[in-house]
Amino acid sequence: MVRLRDVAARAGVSLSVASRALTKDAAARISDETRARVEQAAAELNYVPDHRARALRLSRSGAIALVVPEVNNALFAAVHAGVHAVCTPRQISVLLGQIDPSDLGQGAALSSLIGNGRVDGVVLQRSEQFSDDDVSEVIDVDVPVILFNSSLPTHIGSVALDDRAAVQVAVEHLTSLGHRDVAYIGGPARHDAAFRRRAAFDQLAATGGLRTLPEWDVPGGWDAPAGHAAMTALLQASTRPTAVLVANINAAVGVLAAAAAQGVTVPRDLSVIAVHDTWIGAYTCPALTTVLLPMEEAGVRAATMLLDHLEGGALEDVVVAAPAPALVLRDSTAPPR
Amino acid sequence: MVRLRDVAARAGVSLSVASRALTKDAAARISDETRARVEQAAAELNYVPDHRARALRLSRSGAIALVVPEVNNALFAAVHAGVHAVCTPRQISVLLGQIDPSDLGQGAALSSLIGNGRVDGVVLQRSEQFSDDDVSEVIDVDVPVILFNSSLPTHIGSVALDDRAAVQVAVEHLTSLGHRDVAYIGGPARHDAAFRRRAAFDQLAATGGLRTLPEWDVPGGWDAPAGHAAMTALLQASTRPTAVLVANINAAVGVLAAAAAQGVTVPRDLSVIAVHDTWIGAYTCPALTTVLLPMEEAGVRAATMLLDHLEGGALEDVVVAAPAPALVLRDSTAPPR
DNA sequence: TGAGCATGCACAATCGGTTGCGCACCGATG
DNA sequence: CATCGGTGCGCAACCGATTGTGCATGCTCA
Repeated sequence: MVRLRDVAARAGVSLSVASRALTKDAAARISDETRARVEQAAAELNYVPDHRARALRLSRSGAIALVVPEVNNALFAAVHAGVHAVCTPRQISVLLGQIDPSDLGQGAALSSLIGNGRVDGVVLQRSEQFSDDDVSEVIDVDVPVILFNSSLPTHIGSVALDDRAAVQVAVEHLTSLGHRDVAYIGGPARHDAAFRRRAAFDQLAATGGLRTLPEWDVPGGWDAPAGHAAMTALLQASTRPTAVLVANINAAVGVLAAAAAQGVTVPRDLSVIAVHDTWIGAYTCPALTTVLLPMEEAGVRAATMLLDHLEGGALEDVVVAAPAPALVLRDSTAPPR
Repeated sequence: MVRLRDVAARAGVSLSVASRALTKDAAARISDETRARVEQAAAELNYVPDHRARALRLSRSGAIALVVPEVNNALFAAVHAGVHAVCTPRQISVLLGQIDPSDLGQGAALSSLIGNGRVDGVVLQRSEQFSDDDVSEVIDVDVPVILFNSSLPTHIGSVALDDRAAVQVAVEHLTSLGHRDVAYIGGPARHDAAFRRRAAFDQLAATGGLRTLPEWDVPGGWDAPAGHAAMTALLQASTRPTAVLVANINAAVGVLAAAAAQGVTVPRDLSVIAVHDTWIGAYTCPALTTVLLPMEEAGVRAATMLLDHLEGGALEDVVVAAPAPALVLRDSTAPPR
């Protein structure tokens, strides 16, 4: 490994001059000629500063952690893409973290993963399985944490999606098709994005004159098995809705499977629309009508805020409203019979 | 932040004794009483060693990189799970990397991401878009690289799946159902796992007396759009096969969609079986019959080999044969009409 | 009683960069 | 001619941990 010392020797200068020249320290008084000589020496030797040494000296590791409940999720990919896009040009690495619920309780769940200066900050997507207290425990580290699509009392620094707008797009699509009997299959009870969507639906249903029966109120979830179970339960209702709004596309995949299993033809017998859009939406049968949320942009916002904060910027709670949630019209919705 | 110095002071010993006591250096001559005192002090102060300093001193960063072509893939999740399972108990962090083809050529694609001692090693899943030369360029770093499910001439250190066995399971399932006219939709031409599967199919088809028409030989790929395109092309054939073996489940999702779009009913008109199994297989319509490969175990093997190698172990090229590829019987295969 | 040895601990170098400060040299000014 | 300010650069102290080596002390044995 070629060290700064080698560069300095080749350029015929001291370590300090070499360092200042290479870090482009404008305040340093170094002649242009010397600067050039150092840079050339560095180039010739193909010098790359040692991250470890720099990290130690600067108390900066040059990496952030992206912690998500499950990697196995197309939505995660979009968030990661956004974070990645911000970090790469800034020469920041992204550490991937996953917190298993089983890790909780023994204190320092995140801490063992990212503690001790391994990363400079964290973007944390809250798992549905974690309570407020769990999250509080997890984020008890000495680096800034941005909560992604999840909030926490007293915590500042979060990026959320415009859940209400997303639900509104879906509801308006259904009502414009003529639906009045709309069931809602939400996310996990504890998750606050799920809560926001639920609240938005309830309110929009009320003001929009939708009919929502108590028996349509079935427990939901974010994944396909949860959607399957919810739909199976929903189809037991004595009166069936003409449309179902599913809070998550992965759950909607399960919803479609359950409908097919029960002999319900979508969209003839039932319209299905889901929040979030991933590649799978185009390949279900029928292809899913969805609401596309700006996940990648949200990832960009989260990473940007975090990195800027490390440079002295302020933390805030933002809602990513642009681009606005957009209807992706496919084949799972139609006017009621 | 509490430093080793603080622990030493509290325990009333020097830095060196504190260090040796906490690292449980058996060779060091330290009285049991002193050891206990140091450990208690560390516990009271809630001391955690600084990763940066330790990394500098030991020339070890305590992290490895997991580089994959695309995070947006359920298969990746399984690999990650395996790697994660190995690394977590060893207190190793996993850095997530993604190499865009656009990064190539400017030298140091990986190097900027993981170079300079940021990680101690790399598990690299080769992208289909990279040539041998591209990969060679990418892995030109000064840390060990384990190639995952991809090989490279002259490179030692890889973990591959038993592609032949997987294809064999699929072929035997189809033949046992009575199929003779079987088309194969493979992966990208350059990818060597794709090559192995293709070769296995060709050989098994020949020995098994399968009929394979040249017009069934359509370009494939790993993802749903590729599968969709391949199936659409295949259905143009003057003679149609009675079954299709798809080299990847994601592609098979596209295959099913294309079949449905063309009015082909699976499995009545056509059986479809895919290599790899993910959650989506249970939710397509019809649910996909697949061959489950030990992806997580492969991730475990890769990470284990890498970490052991850092301790002096040897690198080798292994094929993960156990658990053996297993048929996951669902609804997309049936006897030919 | 003194040599010899094991024990228990501390000193100081080291990893590779960054940075506050001081030193030497220059031309300019009074 | 002495002083002053600016310029260009190097010395050395860090960051926090690990580790080779050396120095006491206390014991045993001749």
